[in-house]
Amino acid sequence: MIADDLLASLRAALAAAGLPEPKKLEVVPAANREHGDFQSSAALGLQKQVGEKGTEIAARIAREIELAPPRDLQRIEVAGPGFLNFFLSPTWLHQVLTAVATEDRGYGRGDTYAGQRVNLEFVSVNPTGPLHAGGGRWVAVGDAIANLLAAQGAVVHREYYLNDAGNQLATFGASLLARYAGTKLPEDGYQGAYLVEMGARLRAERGDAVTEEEAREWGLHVVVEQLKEDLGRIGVHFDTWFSERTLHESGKVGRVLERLETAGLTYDRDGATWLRAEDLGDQRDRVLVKSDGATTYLCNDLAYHQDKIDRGWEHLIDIWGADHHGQVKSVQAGMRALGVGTAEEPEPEIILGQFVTLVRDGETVRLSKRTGTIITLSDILDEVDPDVARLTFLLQSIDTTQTFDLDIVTAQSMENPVYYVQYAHARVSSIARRAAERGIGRGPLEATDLSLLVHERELDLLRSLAEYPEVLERAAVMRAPHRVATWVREFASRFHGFYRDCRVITDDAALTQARLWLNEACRIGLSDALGILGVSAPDVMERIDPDGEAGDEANDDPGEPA
RNA sequence: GCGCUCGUAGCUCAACGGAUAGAGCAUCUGACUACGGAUCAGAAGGUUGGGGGUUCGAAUCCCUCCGAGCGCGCCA
Repeated sequence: MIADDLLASLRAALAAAGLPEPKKLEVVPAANREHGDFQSSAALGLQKQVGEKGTEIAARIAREIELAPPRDLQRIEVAGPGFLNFFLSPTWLHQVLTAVATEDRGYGRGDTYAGQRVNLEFVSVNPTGPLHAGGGRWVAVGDAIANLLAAQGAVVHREYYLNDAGNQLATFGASLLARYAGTKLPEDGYQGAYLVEMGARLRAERGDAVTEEEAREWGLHVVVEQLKEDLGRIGVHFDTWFSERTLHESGKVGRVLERLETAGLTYDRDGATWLRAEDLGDQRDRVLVKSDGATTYLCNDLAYHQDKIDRGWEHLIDIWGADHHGQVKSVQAGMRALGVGTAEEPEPEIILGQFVTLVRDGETVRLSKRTGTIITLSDILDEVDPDVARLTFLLQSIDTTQTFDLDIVTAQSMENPVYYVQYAHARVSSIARRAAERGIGRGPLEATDLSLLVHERELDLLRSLAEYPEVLERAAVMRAPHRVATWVREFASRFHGFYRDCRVITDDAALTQARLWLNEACRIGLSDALGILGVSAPDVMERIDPDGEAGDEANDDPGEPA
């Protein structure tokens, strides 16, 4: 791409001017049109080392670049404290259009993780009740991150860790049986209303002689099926639902424990077996086997992560809620003890996401499976289509707590940017339909005079497209799908502006051809970005009625249930 | 008490250490005999929680104070 050419030119100019390279040498898109197309702060980084003012160093570099200008360079300017601003002819943007339209792998694809086998585990809520609304954030974010990694060449496996062993499930079983039998809930039992319904259903299906074990197994099955259905409604599919039980049954847990003991990384104290986690970066040592002989969650989790490695996954990524941040070091220390990962690049990589605060009627809704006040993801999906839910979760960085206002998201869905972006795509499709109806097809790209695209609206669209590959790469590297959401919103905005000011189908045949190709490039950009986010790109949207209420169906493809 | 994360416009949020901190919503002005107005153009709105420091340059990095969320179990 052109930025690489400019960087090469800059590097050559530094050498020619007898200047060293600054620590950070880069050419980036200019933030402001007045600063040209690309900018570099290379001269600023050399001031101390060279002992000259930034403007003087920049002038020396600019002189060398002018002697051997890279392609498409119109002029180079020194501005401010010593920025180098590159002004290019629009030709480079026309080449961007060609790249968008002809890239075989799909425009924007990179090879940052080419061939890397990545296991991405997300959601993984305990199978003791329905998926709550806030959990939708991990569903949407995890799926989008998987898409981003795949777009960089990774082989991505979506995995759900089913905690179908242990105390929580036992409590769940006991609670269900109590509801079934109409007896008092056990201490710390689950109070959720869904268990009352399940108890009644259990009686209807299995009669009145159900044991606690039968209740637990039946309940587990019902809950898991419900989880799969909810995930299907929002369009997320897991490649593997991994059962914790199988770890115990296969002896995996025992083998991992044995390896740690053999390596001398454990010790006994107070009748329990401890991992020397502190030596491996944890805050303190951790228990692996309790004095009653049962393994801890940590021990099981280590066996689980080892199993992923054994199944051939090179890189493990877990997405956890921020409430589990205290366990990050423990798991990573344990895996290092097993010889997986390093201090610099620990395994598994753990992405922490902040919580979602649900707001209804202006008040925070506390989420708790135990107290029974629960708003589930399927409750949300009963009111809005999956696209609205997904994009809402993907709009903001997972580093900050998200406020999910149910009144705004459900009742006033007009405020959700999903319609704005989808409408841009529907307009693109509409233009293509109109042109086809009039018998105006797109001719061969080679025969199209793209140099006719000089309107600022047209160039803005192409500039966005030029940046798209880097947006995808950065979003993938930073595990930050919201960057794609930010990009596509801006891109849609630029398209709406273009639509207003530049008519595509006109009497000017050559210009019509060029703009039809630009329209096609916009279709590719919009649909690809929406695809990464797991949001549909409709060709048609229902018209809004005059009262300003959105139609029930926002698109013709509301996400197919699995 | 210790640790992790966060604090940006009235509200919800953006911003690889870069130039004048940007969007949407809400508020106020304007624009349709249309390739679908769920649109567009414009105005107003900020001491980036306070205070120090690092540097050519800080919302971003460091220190400190204030405030918020979450963790600190032989629970899972």
